[in-house]
Amino acid sequence: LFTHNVLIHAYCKMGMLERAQSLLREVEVDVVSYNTVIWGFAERELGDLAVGFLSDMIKRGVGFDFVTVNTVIMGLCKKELVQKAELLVDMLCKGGVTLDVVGYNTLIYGYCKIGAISDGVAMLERMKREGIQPDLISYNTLISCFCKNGEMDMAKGLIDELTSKKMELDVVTYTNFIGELCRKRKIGEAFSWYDEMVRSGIVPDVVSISSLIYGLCKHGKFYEAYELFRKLEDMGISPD
RNA sequence: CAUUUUUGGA
Repeated sequence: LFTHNVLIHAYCKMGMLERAQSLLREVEVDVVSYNTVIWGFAERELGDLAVGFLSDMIKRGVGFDFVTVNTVIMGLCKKELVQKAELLVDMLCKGGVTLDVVGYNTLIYGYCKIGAISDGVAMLERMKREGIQPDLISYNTLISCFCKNGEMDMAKGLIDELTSKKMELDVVTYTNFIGELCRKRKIGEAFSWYDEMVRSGIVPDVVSISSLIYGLCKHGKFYEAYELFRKLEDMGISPD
């Protein structure tokens, strides 16, 4: 079983979904086998075709779990079908199935992806109501969306909310701001966010530094960009 | 470092 799942996973990673599916039919499987194939569909932007696996699983006596539901939701969200995902969730809800924090985060991502931030924020409120505590990813997802929209004040508002909840920001939180400021060629501000990040003890990674390099290049500061690139190695980060 | 889900750059 374990071996077959490894194989299914490999097929899915290579996009050989029909192979993965035939294995699924032919061998003994469990919930992980199905989750893996559903994930494979989601990765290839075929998430809408994966919804049916839920009923297949039930027919076959394989119970689905949070990961299954979350992965199906992700597949739909990637295709900008978050509304469809919500309908599915509502249906499951009537059957007594609830979402976990990842599921809610995925829906938030789905709304952000179609540019419906207010629905994303509403989802954040809804999860609180349902007793699921939002985590840093919930907030980072919304912050990313606000930043890309140029609504930095809204994004900062969420930072305040995080702070008031005594939740720690991470490198992703900061990189959302750094990245957006770099896109807008506001290099100075980008570096001040970077400095604040380092001051609070967060170690920069390849994405945060690459954002800054991008920003410097966009600003025509090629020499400084190159200098920063050299510093990557000193910081023990390998360029990707 | 042997299997599955959510957030940041290009």
